[in-house]
Parts: sequence; C-alpha cells; structure tokens
Amino acid sequence: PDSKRVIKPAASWSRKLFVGMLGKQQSEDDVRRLFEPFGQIEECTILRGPDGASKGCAFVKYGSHAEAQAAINSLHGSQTMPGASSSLVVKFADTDKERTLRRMHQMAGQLGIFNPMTIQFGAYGAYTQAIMQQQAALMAAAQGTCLNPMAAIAAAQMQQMAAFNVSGLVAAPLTPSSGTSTPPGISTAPVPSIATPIGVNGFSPLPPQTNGQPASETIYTNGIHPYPAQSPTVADPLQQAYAGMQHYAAAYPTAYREGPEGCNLFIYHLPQEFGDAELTQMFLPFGNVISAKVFVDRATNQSKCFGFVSFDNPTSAQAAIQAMNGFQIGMKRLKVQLKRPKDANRPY
DNA sequence: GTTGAGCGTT
Repeated sequence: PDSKRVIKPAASWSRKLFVGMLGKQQSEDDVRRLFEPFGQIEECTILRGPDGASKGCAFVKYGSHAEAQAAINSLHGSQTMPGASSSLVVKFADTDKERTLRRMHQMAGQLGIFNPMTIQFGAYGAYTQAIMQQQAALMAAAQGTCLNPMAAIAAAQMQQMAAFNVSGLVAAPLTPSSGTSTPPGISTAPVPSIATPIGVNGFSPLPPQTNGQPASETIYTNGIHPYPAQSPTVADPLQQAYAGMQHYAAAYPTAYREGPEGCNLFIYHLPQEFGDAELTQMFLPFGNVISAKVFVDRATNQSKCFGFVSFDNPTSAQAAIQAMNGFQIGMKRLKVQLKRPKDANRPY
C-alpha cells in the first residue's frame, strides 16, 4: 500500500549547500533564480546579521544530492557578484562536526586564554555556567577530531623550543599560505637543535633579563600550564572545557587573540624574514605572549615587516617597549609601541 | 609598505 512507499529523504547534509561571495544586496529570490536550473529547491536562506544586512552568503537545500552536486559543478567559481571580493563559492554546508570546530575557534578567540580559572561566575554565574557546560559537552565530543596526534606532537615540540637560536630566527619559513587547517608555523618546523644564541645579520638577540631563568619558564606559558597544579582528578565538565581550550590554544599558538588594553604592541621594521615564530621568540622574555602575528601580503606571501604581539598584562608590554623599541637590527631600528585602539579617534 | 585581512556555516 501507499503507506509503505514513503521514502525517507536523503540526509540533509548531502544536499545542502553553503553559498558564499554573494552580493550583499542579493535577495533570496535572486539566489533561487540562480540555483533553480539545477533542481528542486527545498530551502533557500540568506544569512543576515542582527540588523538584517546580508552577510553575503546563503544556504540552499535541494531535494537530492545529485542536484546539489550539479549546482556546485556549474556555479562554483563561475562568476563574481557585484560587490563581492571574489568569485561565487558553492560547496556543501558544514557538517555538525565541522561546525563544532568552527565554534571552538570562535570561542578561543573571544575568551582569549588568560587564566581560564579566573573567569568570573559572579553576577552571571548560573548563565555562564550553563553555557560552559554546554560547551564542555561539545568540546569533549570534539576532542578526538580537533587534535590529531601530529598536531599534539607539534605543539609539544613548540613548547620545548629554547629561547633564541639560529634556525629559529632565520631559517623558519613564514606561515605557509592557507589552504590547510594545519596550525601556522608548527606543522613542519623541526625542533631547533642549536641552543646557543648567535647574532645573525647584525641582530644580537640577547634578550634583557633572562638571567639564569630557565627558558622553559617563559616558554610553557601562553597563559597555559599543562596541569592545574594540583588535582589530577576527574572530569567535571568545566575542567574538560578548560582542557579543551588549552589543547586548542597550544595547537594554534599564533591565532589572533588580542589582550586587554595596554597589552598589545605594534611592531614595525621587522626583518623581512621574520615570521610569527620569530616574533614570538623575540618577545617571550618579557612575559606571556598570547599572540604574535606578522602581517603578510596575501598576494606575495611576503612579510610586510610589521606585526603585533599581545601579552596578558600591561607590565610585560611596557617592559617589552622599554627593551625593544629602537632595538637595532641590521640598518633599521624596531619601532615598538602600544597598538592603537581599534576605535581610536572615533568622534562621538 | 606604518596598527589585527580575508571567507561569511542558519
């Protein structure tokens, strides 16, 4: 009978597309018209911000995988919409797993990685805690997929890098161009084996006041300590969440994490060959470097010779300015200043 | 070449 003929529709993930690089003014109807020729459209949604403005992307769901694939084949990269910065993107939408990863990425950026334990559960305690527990569950689920063994090993190697050394300073390549999800700078870098600091190219990298302190003291941090110092015990969801964050942060040492006001430095006149790793090394002696980013020309992949370093406290930032501003490298002198606040000189 | 890009996943 007919009731037995009911066929379950194909899983949504197999026929749902993410469409990127739309014009900001394109409507749902515009998108429908574009995608109609390839099949029956079941759903078409433009992603919009809170103000209703298009984010320039959309989801389009077809009745079948084949239709979706056909749309990808014909439309992806086929044209550049007015106002879009590059050609149309048509691909299968993220799976749940991929979305979880994306969220971790966002969350890491928002929370930063300063002393997770200091997160206040005060006024918003219940709410915050609920969120954290929810995230903890997500992260616990994602742990296996987030860090492959190689990434974990690379992160460990990173932590063992001793302060300044030749291979770390001049031989390490700049962050490879994008296209993989490999954390920048740590995937292929060998563990530097030369421990003696040697001036290169007129650069005498002897950081002020490392006196006697084992380098590992500075290295380990990034605000991260491998273990909470005491109870190796248990998996309460919160601890799991923290663990997740720590693993994540260790795997993405140069991800953009701005520190509090007064903790972020702008550095100019960097040597051309300096990448994120070298910048990090250079400023590690002054405190916990929570991020270090050299700006790279997208087209040429060349350093633009400026970058940013963020500490977790203003004192470290000031110490770094004191010691490194005007520091001579080759024919140039470093400029090291506090970064301009993003909303500077906004008239009000 | 002078201050945190881009690509945006309900």
